[in-house]
Amino acid sequence: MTRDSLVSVLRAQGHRATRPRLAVHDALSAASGHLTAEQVAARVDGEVNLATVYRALSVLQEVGLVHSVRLGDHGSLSWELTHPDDHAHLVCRVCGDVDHHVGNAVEQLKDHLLSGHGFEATGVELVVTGVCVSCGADADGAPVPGAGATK
Amino acid sequence: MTRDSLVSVLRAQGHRATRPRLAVHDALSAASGHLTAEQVAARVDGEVNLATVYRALSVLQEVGLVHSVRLGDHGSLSWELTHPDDHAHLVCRVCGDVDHHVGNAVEQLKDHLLSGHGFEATGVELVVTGVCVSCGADADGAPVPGAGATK
DNA sequence: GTGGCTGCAAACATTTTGCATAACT
DNA sequence: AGTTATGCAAAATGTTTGCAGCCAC
Repeated sequence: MTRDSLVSVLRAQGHRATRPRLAVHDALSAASGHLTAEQVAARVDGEVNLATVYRALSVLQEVGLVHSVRLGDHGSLSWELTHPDDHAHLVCRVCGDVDHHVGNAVEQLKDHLLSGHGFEATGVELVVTGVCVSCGADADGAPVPGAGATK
Repeated sequence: MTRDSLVSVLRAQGHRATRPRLAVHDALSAASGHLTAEQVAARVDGEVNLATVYRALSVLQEVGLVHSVRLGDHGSLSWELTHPDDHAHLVCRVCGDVDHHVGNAVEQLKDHLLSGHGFEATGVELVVTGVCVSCGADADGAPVPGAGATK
């Protein structure tokens, strides 16, 4: 998304294109992954207040540019740019890495729920905890030394 | 689960079968659905301190009798008795009801991730937000009057 | 009897909010 | 210029923890 279209999207929905909002969007864009509000604040170091980060994320979510998801057990929300495709989050409990699994599994599920059960799914939040390929290869069951991601 | 086996499970793993723990388990059992820690505390009115409810839920989770899930946007965890089957949570954003969808969708997903991507899924948290059958029938898109579940 | 458990209150972490000032349009 | 958004600090929320006394074992 270009800077211009970002500005347009905000204005089109009655919001102003302010420095904090653009900076927050930039941070998420650069991260190409998930960030908590605090991590976002850290990446725009000193330039945006944490409370403003929350408000900016809220506005960006309102206009559909970002969305939040709860990953793992730490009490904070993670945020990411909204993707065109639904996707699952694969959280490795060994190394802590979060992978995006883009596939048709979510689509299939939505279809199944609608046709089979009349439930019209709009938002699907799918968080899978497990062991990723590299960690599963290293040690089967035993955590990798020095990669404490579990709490 | 009988009272006796509940006591056994706790003792078998080195925990005591105390009044608060049994009461918390009872509350979840009677609710046959999800309760937040605060709701659990309310249902054992005056008998168990909220902090103890948290500790009891923690112990019950440790021994595998209950587990937690984040439903919707309210910031608190919901707890339920552990089911033998994986299941999706269908949250209706009109009436706020939470339905359990037990199916093989989750199993299929786990298989797919393991065989196709080498990701060994252990925990799957699937929360689907949408419009349930009854609400979808009443009004297509327009919320049912007086049933404010969205925020 | 002893060690784990409870209740209370206080700490903690995350997110939200009130208000004066600054910045976008 | 007019209003919306920001920064700061303080409040609100949900959860965890320290400690003295209690209860299950």
